[in-house]
Parts: sequence; structure tokens; C-alpha cells
Amino acid sequence: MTINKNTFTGEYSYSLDAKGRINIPAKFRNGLTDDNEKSFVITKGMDPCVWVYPLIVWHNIEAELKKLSSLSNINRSFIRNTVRYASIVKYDKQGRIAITPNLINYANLSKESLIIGMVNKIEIWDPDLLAKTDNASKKIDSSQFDELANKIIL
Amino acid sequence: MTINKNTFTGEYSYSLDAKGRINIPAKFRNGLTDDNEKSFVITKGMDPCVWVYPLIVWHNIEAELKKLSSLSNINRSFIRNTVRYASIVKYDKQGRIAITPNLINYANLSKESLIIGMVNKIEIWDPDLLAKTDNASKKIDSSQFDELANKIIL
DNA sequence: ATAGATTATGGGTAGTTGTGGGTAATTATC
DNA sequence: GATAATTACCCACAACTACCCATAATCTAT
Repeated sequence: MTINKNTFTGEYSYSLDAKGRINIPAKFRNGLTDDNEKSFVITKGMDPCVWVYPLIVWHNIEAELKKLSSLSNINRSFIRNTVRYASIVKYDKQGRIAITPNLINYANLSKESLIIGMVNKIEIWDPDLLAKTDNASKKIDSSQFDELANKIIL
Repeated sequence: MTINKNTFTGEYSYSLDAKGRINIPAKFRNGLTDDNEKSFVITKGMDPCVWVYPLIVWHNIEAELKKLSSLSNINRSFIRNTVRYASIVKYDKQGRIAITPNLINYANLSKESLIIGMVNKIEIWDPDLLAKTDNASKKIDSSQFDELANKIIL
């Protein structure tokens, strides 16, 4: 494989089963480095979707959070909001992770789900919600898209 | 599991029973190193909640405090408000710790409680009080929130 | 194109976890 | 010192989770 490790691209359609489990595409699993111990961290996305980080990426976030002093109000509520919806999940022998009920609820997931590679993380979406969110942001943010284009060459 | 030890994330809903006991989520207990001897230190949080530290993490905090000069205002107030109310609790065979009446009172805990992993410690909240506290700080500090987020979150 | 390997999905089972309550030991109170 | 209150320890059970197996669909290599 010539693609960078712990990096994800592409869109896949998978199904969330009755037990709240969803398969992580084999391509994504195989792209994980071993130090991730077959684990991800799932949490609330900034959009109405589930964010999935490889464990070691999350460990970096944790390390940064540990540096913040709890004496500060802002720090405490920042840590709380960042970490509150995060949980570490290990995929099973079939390559599935379990999504917690509150995240299923937050992302409005039902059976049919989209899994999208977002470079350093993965997003899980309800297809309808993604279409809506996507349209809205295209209309509103076209100028900011241009701004981004100046920073990053594709 | 080689997940970071003595580190906690996620939010769980548990119930404080008639005897003032509350379960520590299995995920949190299993993440403790053995030298904690199944014990935590519970104390007043700086927010209206109960702080729960793994015993050895608490020992580190104490050691740090000893090094710091008591001349600093902020250290004195931390010692007065936090250290003063600290007590060591060991979880029972069912994984529960007993919360002292004055802490139950301070955090306004009734049956339904939220347990939140805060990286190096755990918080126990009354759900309503958390919602209030959370909203208040988000409104006041949103710009500083963004600043932190840009530094830490990918 | 075909056989073998891999992958996605469903479901069963045994062990774990969360919760309530009981009893004996310990501490406090009069 | 006797009694009440508190605490520590134990058991029971329902709900849940982790782990396992089965099967169908898809991919890979010759």
C-alpha cells in the first residue's frame, strides 16, 4: 500500500445493525498503524455526524488537554465539551465498532449510513442529513471556499 | 488494552442509590493501574460537581502542591477549596464508591447522575446543574473556546 | 473465468456490569 | 454498657456487552 497510514479517503455505504454496530471499511482498517491496537475514538462531530479518530491521533489530543490547568474556568468547560462525547472503541473480529446511543441519536443515524474518509479522521453520516448540510454550506460559504483554495493546492 | 491508563473520557448516566453509593463505569475502573488499589480520592470540584481522582494521580497533585509556594493566592485557594474536602474511597465488589453527604449536598446530587471522564479525573454531576453551568460558560467564553480548539483539535 | 480468500452482515451465548437490598461489624450516642 | 446509627461486605438478578460462529456477497490471483 502506497497510501499514507492513518489517513482516510473515499466514501462508502454501510449499515448500522440492530445492536448499534457498524463496519469500518477494510481499506480504512488496513491503513491503521499497529500502535492503534485496532481502536478508534468516536465523538460528536462539529456537523451533525460522528467523528472517528484513530486512537493515537486521539492520544495527541489527550496529551494537549492534560496540559490545561483546571484552575481556569474556560479550560474546564473546554475539556468537558471536547471529551464528554468521546469513547474509545475497538473493532471486533468482523471489523465493526459499536456506536454509543447518544451519538447515534446526535447524528440521526438509522440503518443506511455513509462513511467518509476525511484525511486524518472518518465521518459517519445519515445520507439525507449529509445532503442537506452539504447543500447549505455550499450556498453560504462559497467565498470562504475560495479563501481556502488560496491556502491549499489540490 | 494498552489504552492510556488512568485517563478517562465519555459521559455515562448512573444512579446514586439510597445509601449514597454510585457506580464507577467499568471502562474507568478497568483503565486504572493496579497501584491505585481500587481507590479514588473524591473532593469538591471547582464547578458544582464532585471530582474523582485516581489515588496515584492525587498523590502527584499533592506532591506538586508541596513544591509550590503558599504565597501564591491561587494555590492557597485551590488548597482551601479542593484539598480540604478530599477523602479516599475504595470501590466495592460491584464497582461502587460511597459519596460523602457533604459532597452530595455540594453537587446537589439526586438519584440520576452524570459521570464524565475529564482526562485525568472524573466528574459527577447533577444533569440540570451541568446543563446550566455549561451554557453559561459557553456564552461568556466562546472566543477563547475557539482559540483553544484551533490549537488542540485537528 | 474460477477457486480461494476476504469482507459485510446477522444472530446466539456466556460472561460482565449496574442496581437493589440484606446482614454483620463498627462506630457513635445516651 | 446498651442501643441506635453508620459503614463494610455479601448475594441476587436483570440488562447489557463482548465474543463467537454462520452465511452471503465481494474481491483477488492465477
